[in-house]
Amino acid sequence: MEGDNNVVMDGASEAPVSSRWNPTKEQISMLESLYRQGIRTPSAEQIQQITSRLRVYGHIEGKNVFYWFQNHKARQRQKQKQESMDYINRYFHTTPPLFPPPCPNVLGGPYYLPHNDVGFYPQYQHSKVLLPSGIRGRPRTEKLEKPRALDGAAYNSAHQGYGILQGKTGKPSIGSSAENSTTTTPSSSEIEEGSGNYQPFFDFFSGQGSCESD
Amino acid sequence: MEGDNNVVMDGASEAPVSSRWNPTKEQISMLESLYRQGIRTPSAEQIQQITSRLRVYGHIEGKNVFYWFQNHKARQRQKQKQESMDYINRYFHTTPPLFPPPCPNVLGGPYYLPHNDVGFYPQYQHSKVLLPSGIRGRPRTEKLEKPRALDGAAYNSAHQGYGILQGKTGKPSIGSSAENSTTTTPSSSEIEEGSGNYQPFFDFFSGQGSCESD
DNA sequence: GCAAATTAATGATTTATTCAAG
DNA sequence: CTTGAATAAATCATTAATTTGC
Repeated sequence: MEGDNNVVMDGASEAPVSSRWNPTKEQISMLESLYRQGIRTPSAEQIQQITSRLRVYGHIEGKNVFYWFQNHKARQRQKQKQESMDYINRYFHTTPPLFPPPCPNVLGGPYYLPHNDVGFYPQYQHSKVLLPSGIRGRPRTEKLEKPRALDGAAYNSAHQGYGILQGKTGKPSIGSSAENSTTTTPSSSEIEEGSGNYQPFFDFFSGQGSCESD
Repeated sequence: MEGDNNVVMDGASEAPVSSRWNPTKEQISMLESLYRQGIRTPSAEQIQQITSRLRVYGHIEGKNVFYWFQNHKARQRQKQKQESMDYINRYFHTTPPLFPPPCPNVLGGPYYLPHNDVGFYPQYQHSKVLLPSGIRGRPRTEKLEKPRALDGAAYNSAHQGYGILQGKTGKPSIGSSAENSTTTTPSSSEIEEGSGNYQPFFDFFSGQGSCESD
């Protein structure tokens, strides 16, 4: 806690004299704009200028700008990494003898949340998995056009390479459609439970109750 | 129990079988359950499994599941955002007569964002900021460039050695040759004249904003 | 009670970003 | 600088709720 926080609670209300910078909407907009302009690590000069400009909208210091860019960049990267991993899972674990580790492990199981009942704060798993730089060896799928009657353009394009979607004809003969058979959790009968309400724990994929089922 | 009629009334009638999926209560319940479990962007395999499971309750395709998660996630986020803003407005509805924006911007929302650094990820304001022709302060090649010295160490050393970030006490004498001069071809494609929603338009590095009081 | 008109939800499309690679 | 992949945001469009009048 830097005691040197002269927070100018602009306005008048009893703003909680926060010890840390509270960017205003305008400031964020501008910073994001700059980021989009390609700025990643602004030079000292740039930081100064940015700070000066942004100060018009509220208290701000150079370090705030500096940190903002650092954090923003880092987060974008993390996000990207996470997505990459997601991609890998999609691509490889087509044969998951063992799905996700039995415990809150990031490796392989990005679909678990630390806390259930979450409607807010889409936190990220923040996996520490290091993946090669080029996981995204895209199979180079031709970009086909979609006039206006696509069965899910996004979905289609998103999973095109995997042959998941057939959409049309309602005949999802997706390659190895080996799911409806039994897949997992065959022993339980929670699924059919949905006669009305009560949706307990729907574990489609892993027949394990995990290590911390609450 | 509402009679969840499937759209599968096809056969003899020319009934325009619903053009879009109409989920049953069971399906929705299960999807929500899965969402609560943390599933946000199911993999292709998961989609297939889910689809298969849910098909016993009515017609459904993979794309429906895919879309459902996309929409649900997006709308949950919207809700969350809205509530946050609402909360903020409630507590900071004062009108800060300070720092009147030099430019006619129409930012009338709240003045503060929660932005709790952690847990919250940068909500893309999508600020459509308009800028002049390519002012790329720096090409997207940060990997190769490491010009100034604001990086190596944390802000600490940075502001210590250069005093740029100091803000008040800092002395803008860094003069690090900002190689940002790599102003490449002006790609004015994305730049579009915004009407109404006009942002301060700040180009720090060219000279000064059009509406700068500097 | 039913049906047309209006409104609210929400499924489906399109568009705009991001980062990475060539 | 361009292309590719993959969302997420924004938007469009259609269905279900509901309101209203008979």
